[in-house]
Amino acid sequence: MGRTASGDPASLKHVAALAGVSVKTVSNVVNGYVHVTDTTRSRVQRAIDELHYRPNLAARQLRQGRSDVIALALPELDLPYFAELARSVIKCAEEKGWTVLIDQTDGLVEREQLVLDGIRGRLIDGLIFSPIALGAADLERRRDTTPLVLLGERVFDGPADHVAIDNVAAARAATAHLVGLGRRRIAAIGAQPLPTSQTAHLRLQGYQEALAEAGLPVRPEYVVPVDRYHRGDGAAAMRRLLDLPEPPDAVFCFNDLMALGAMREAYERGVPVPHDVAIVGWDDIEEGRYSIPTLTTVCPDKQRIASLAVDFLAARLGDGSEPPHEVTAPFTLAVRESTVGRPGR
Amino acid sequence: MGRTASGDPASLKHVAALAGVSVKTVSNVVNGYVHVTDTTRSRVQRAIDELHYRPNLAARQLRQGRSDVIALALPELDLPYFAELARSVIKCAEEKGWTVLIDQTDGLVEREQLVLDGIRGRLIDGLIFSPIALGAADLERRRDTTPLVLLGERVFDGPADHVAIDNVAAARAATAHLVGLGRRRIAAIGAQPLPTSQTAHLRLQGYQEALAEAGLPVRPEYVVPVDRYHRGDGAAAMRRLLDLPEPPDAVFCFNDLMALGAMREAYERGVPVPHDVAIVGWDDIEEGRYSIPTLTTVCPDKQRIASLAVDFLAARLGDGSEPPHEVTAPFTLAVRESTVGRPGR
DNA sequence: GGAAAGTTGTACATCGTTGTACACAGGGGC
DNA sequence: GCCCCTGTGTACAACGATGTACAACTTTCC
Repeated sequence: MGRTASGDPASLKHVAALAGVSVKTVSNVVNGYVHVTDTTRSRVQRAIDELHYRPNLAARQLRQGRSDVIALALPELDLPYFAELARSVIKCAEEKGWTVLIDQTDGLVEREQLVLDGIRGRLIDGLIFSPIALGAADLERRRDTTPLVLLGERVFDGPADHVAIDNVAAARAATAHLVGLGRRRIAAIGAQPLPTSQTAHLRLQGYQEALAEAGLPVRPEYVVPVDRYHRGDGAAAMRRLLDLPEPPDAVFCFNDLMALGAMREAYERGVPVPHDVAIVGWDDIEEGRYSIPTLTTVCPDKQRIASLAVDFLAARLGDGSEPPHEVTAPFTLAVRESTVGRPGR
Repeated sequence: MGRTASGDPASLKHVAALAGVSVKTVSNVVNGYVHVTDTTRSRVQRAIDELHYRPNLAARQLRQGRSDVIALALPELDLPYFAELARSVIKCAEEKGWTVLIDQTDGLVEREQLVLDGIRGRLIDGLIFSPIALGAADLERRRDTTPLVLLGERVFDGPADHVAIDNVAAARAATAHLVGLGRRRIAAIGAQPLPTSQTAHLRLQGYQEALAEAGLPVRPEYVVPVDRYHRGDGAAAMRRLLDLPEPPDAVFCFNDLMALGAMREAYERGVPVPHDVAIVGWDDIEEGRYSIPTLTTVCPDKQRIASLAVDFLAARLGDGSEPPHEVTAPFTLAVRESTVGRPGR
């Protein structure tokens, strides 16, 4: 930062004094206002360069009511899905001239509530929020009026714009894929007892629907609940499944990390994947393309989700009066080695 | 956000009017100033609650010259090492009451230069920066005076605080581990031709030193350069190594992602790890603890790095006059299956 | 020649908050 | 009764940028 003789960073005032013009004229130059003679403009520009002037964004924000900063609230940055999503959001936001501030909630109710209550004051212009613990009711109670876009779960009739994928359909597709391979004892890892956990609930529903369609029973011991969606949880769940008197011949994991944990557990038990047990994940994180074996997975279109979210926010900043949008981003199923083995072998 | 009848968010002025006191008194209540009678305080508090007043952080920042926001500039958020590091930094910053804003540079010179030049104006109080492309010379040229802490590489005599690990020693330890296992044809993946790439340079140096200590030759065809440090780069490099007339019996990869890519490539070639080729990585990302086989790796103490960086920044905010610190965070070597196989099997 | 229109720059108020200076009350000590 | 203290609250200026109003000057056109 440039500094004046006194040692403080330069402000418009200092530049104006040095250039011998008014503060407003410097402001006009900085903002590219057209009615400034070239001689004045270059004189001001020289002063700006000399002092290394940078506008004070806080002052500008105070005056204009905008900060061009948005917040992205996520459970955990080191869950690859969210890291990849964050990357896309930052990229999209940048194209709009926005900076992204990250809020890590750890999926805790109280922290998510803080985010929703506008913990950031008017520091941010908008919020993209991927809730884990909060449900529709909490959102209804929200009083903060910062524009909000929700990601991930499907909160029906929510009070905010919403980008999600069709969890039920995708879960059904994943399970149907296993059925199509001839698997009959299909387990699911990732159920969550909390009623607020929409995601788990919907994926479970899709799983059950696919089983029903295939005329297969839903065996309660094949539905394994977990606390979180980490590798360790997947491994622990897999352990329980393999300990059953009649272990499953396929497992549908509600995210890739758990699937990778489950694969590792199978490996340690000497249970070959996919021969004895096929495994499907969800998220299409890059890790699953290099794992051994590579991971069959539900692929949400992360870039599309990010760009939709950012675009919604942009629209909301322009005009807050529209009714909330509810959009479903596309998904595909990437079939890889963990269900079909290595082709040509 | 609370709103007044006019529809705007409430400010101190609105609260003051409603409570029948001066603006400053409301400010005093908000900031917990002690000399306020209980009756006044509760009257103000009622007004605050009624209007759902939230302080305007931009105004506060303008007045106080602090924003309690710091920036963390990283190459890519979806490189797990950086995601895990970011998580730790956010956690440490939070304990100090700071919010973290993420800047993604993609390792591009121009973007790193922008970060260094203070692209954020005075929006941030400090910057934690992990440069890839910039070297010591660029840092010397810096004119922005926002407190800065550097991460990752070792820029000798830099003008800023610096947290690094001893790259040479760690690389030597990793290579020596392979030597100790009886490997004699040890390759390295991750060299980078650019002179600015300190990290690659130092790790290569450690590798060479360890080979020299063991009386082994440094074979140029065993040192594979890469563009980036992603899985795909590791896989491509491994392909080249396995195509050699005399392929290596061990590979030291300069990060875990490349090691995982290399393992995948070995698997596709039918080359068993670690029997025919042992693999070592660097970063200790969680993925390597669940991969098949699990990955032997250099473990930088990420939490310590994060807390050191944040503490340095805190000290720098308090007093900018101290000379720059240069600290080396500890590392360990986690020996796992990719070099020693599965114990008890 | 003079009025109208356009150009270029200035002065001032303002955004919401907080630091400084001070006013005013009540209480205690002489 | 006087002074001084402490406690409580107020008025005002300031942080740095920008929108508004307008002054000074030029150009254009009848």
